Amino acid sequence: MQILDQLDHKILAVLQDNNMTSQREIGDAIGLSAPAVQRRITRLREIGAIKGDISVLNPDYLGSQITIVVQVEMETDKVELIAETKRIFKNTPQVQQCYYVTGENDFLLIIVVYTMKEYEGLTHQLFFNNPGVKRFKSSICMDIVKSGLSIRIPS
Amino acid sequence: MQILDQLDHKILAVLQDNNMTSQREIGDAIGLSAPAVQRRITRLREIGAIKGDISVLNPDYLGSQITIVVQVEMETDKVELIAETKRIFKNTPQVQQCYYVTGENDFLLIIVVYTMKEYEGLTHQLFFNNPGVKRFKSSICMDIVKSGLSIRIPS
DNA sequence: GGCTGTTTTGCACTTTTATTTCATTTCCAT
DNA sequence: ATGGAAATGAAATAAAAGTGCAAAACAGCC
Repeated sequence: MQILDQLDHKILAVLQDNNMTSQREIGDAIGLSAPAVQRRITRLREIGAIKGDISVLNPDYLGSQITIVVQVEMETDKVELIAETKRIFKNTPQVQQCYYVTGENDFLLIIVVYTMKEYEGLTHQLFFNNPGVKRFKSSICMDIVKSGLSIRIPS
Repeated sequence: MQILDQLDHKILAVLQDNNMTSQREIGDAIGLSAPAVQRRITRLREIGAIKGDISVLNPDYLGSQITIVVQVEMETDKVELIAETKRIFKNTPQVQQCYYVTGENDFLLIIVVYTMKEYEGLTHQLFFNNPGVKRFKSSICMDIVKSGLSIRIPS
């Protein structure tokens, strides 16, 4: 894992906000030529500093979804069990995000479904069918106040 | 808010996975010409079905951060208080995500900081300084098992 | 059923952006 | 200072996005 310099950081800061910004525009902003910016971006992708490039959709246009925050407590902390559970959560499309955390609860999931029936099915698939799951607690999201993946970039 | 057809859905499904996909490639995949795809994408942006276009960064390249899941319980549910609290959470860069939820806790926050000292400062700024906050519970994230904003698109 | 206005499309073309090439510069390490 | 590696900018090429326009598809209406 290589070290990134200030220019890389500035480029990343721009791209994590808007990756349609042209190389020329970025270059003007940070004092580099467009090709220099392009080579740095290529490198940032190659080394994996940029994991991907996506459009962020407005869920309102895709029918009404229900966002649910789920806290999952496991019976034990056996490595193999945790690893398998992670694998299952990761491969479930409705699971938008999954955090393995300290404290009473072991997992925190952000789940997005279209109907409560769909969610009920999911709970069987993800929790009731997993003997390692001791209990889970669901909270319905009334408002997604803030949503994103941006991280503050040290300058 | 207009209705989207199957072709729009397919375009959105591609873009939320990789928005660098060329219009020609999308067109080939769904049976449209590149210009037709371009016009649809333009429209999807205009109406706000596409909220933005971003690069997803790998945090590992930006120094070691700490991801913390925070559950916040409020004293009361006064509209004005909740609204102001939402505003504060939304405008704090370290707050990556904020959900207003049902149940015992009112807010769920995903917070990303670089040091525990930074987090301690944040807790004062966000919680101790807010008389509406009754209590908050922090869980340290040991593993970001899955992270993203994708939603399943009905086909 | 056929007509008409509207919308969407594909093709050809223009413009913009990304990418490559290459000579020059910068930056270290010696 | 000096040689070598890495990064840069200018110029040229390649690729993609965006535009104009005529044709096709479609919906509503007589």
